[in-house]
Amino acid sequence: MTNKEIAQKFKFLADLIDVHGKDKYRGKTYNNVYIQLRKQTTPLESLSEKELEEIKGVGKSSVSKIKEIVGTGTMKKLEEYLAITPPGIQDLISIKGLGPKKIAQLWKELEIESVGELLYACNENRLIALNGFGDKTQADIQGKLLYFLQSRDKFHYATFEQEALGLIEEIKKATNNGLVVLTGEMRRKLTIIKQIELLADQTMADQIKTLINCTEQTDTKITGKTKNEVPITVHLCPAEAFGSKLFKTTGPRDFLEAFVAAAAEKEFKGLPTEQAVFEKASIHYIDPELRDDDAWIEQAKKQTLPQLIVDSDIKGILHNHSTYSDGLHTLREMAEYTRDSGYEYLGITDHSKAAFYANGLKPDRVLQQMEEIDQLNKELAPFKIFKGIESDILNDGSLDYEEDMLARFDFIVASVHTNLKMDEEKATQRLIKAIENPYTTILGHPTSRLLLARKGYPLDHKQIIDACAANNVIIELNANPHRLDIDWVWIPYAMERGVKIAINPDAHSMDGIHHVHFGVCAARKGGLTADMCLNTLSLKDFEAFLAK
DNA sequence: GCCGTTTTCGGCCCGACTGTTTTCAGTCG
Repeated sequence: MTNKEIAQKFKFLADLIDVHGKDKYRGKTYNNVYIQLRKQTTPLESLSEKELEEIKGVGKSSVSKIKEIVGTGTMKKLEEYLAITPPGIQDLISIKGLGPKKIAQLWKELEIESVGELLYACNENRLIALNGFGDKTQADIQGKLLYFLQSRDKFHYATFEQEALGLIEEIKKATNNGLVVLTGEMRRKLTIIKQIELLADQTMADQIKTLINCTEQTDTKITGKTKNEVPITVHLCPAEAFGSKLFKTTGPRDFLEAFVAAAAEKEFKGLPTEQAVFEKASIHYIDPELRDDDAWIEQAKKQTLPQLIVDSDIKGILHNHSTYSDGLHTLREMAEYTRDSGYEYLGITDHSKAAFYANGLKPDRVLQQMEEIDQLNKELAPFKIFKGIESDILNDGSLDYEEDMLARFDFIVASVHTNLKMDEEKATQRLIKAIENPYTTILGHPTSRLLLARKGYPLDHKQIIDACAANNVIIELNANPHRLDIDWVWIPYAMERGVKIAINPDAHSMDGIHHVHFGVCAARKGGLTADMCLNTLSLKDFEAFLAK
């Protein structure tokens, strides 16, 4: 083991001790040992105990730890600390610019225990409220976290969408509008992806290579990274076989196998369009988003596939935050921006009073906000702001606020934010109680998962959906690309039970409303139709729905 | 935990930099 590697163990131990806020001078000592060991030029492995102890700052205890590391590869003290530190906190320690003091503060004050949670907290402007943090620090940390996640090989779909579409434009420009499209996981709009995949006419290979950093090239593909270091594969094929190749590279493998098994003919090589592939198989065209579930193949054969929802079906934006709680923009800014983005209405749902960490609204602030909404509605008509609240589901399943307050809202999104470590039975009962509350309009992000960061609540989804059906409660598909919760796999069951889905951005800023697009992507994977989505209703119909 | 002695505990490397503050705290190397 090299001196540097041995030294690193002491550094890690020092950081862990500091993060736990234990004996700060012990942490200092180990940090000093780290500094001194790095300076040593002779291999530590070859030094005797006596020689080691002669190093300034290295005492008896550290000598025995060095010997322990050389012998076993680690040391007991370090393992002890690792055992009491969540893996996510250990990840944070490895991120440059984030030191033990800040990590300790985030852990203690915001209960952040992973990179994903911290990233989400940045998105919701939670950090700037902490002592010693400001918006520059928050933005800096956010950038570093994204980099960390990128280096980890898995990404949210949203991370690369712009990059992929931009690159396609560049390639088209460089090739006089040549043949190039999205394929693979991104074309299927998977919520988590590993890379950008494109399919292009093979005669364009040379031009494409000038636009990306190519690490490997064969006759059928170019792999490498985009200029922004995003992993990419560009599949290549002759233009006349584009359809067959697109079908194949879109995948996934399971679907392709099931497709061949169900097809009238089994050979699909050399076809120019995907439509030709489906025609030859005598199977109705299946949208790429649906191909992660081969159950749709049967429906395609019977020609009973759903007409999938599209972005332009969305008429209003529900579940949004303003500066009243933890949003970045004022009520007016949110409303005008939503109106100018082409929507008919905005549902404002700031946090309820129990969400103290998010500046949840005390009753007097609720009333103040309602007054402002009335004013704005006069001014902005026919655009309309609806008075909502994201009411915390408390530990026992009841909603935040007294009944007379709950009765004043136009609609209520009920969400769990705290105490996520329950078993499935308890968690399900807690949510069902909230669903049965007559004031609940929408069940917000049911599992509270954070993709790539937090698993979320274990739920009996069928029971939850059944309860929503029985109580006329809408289920949210939280469109934040980190959540996409309820998971799209449950949409077919919800539709079967007649439970509508609300595609909500959970926006904490004006820009945030555009997240609704990622919700639509996920909803399409579940086969959602426009008529089973709540916020495809026109303003008039939405008002009628609330009145009912 | 280590050092350095006013030999038995008290005090702990440091300059640059950044971002918060308004004279300082955290991080890096």
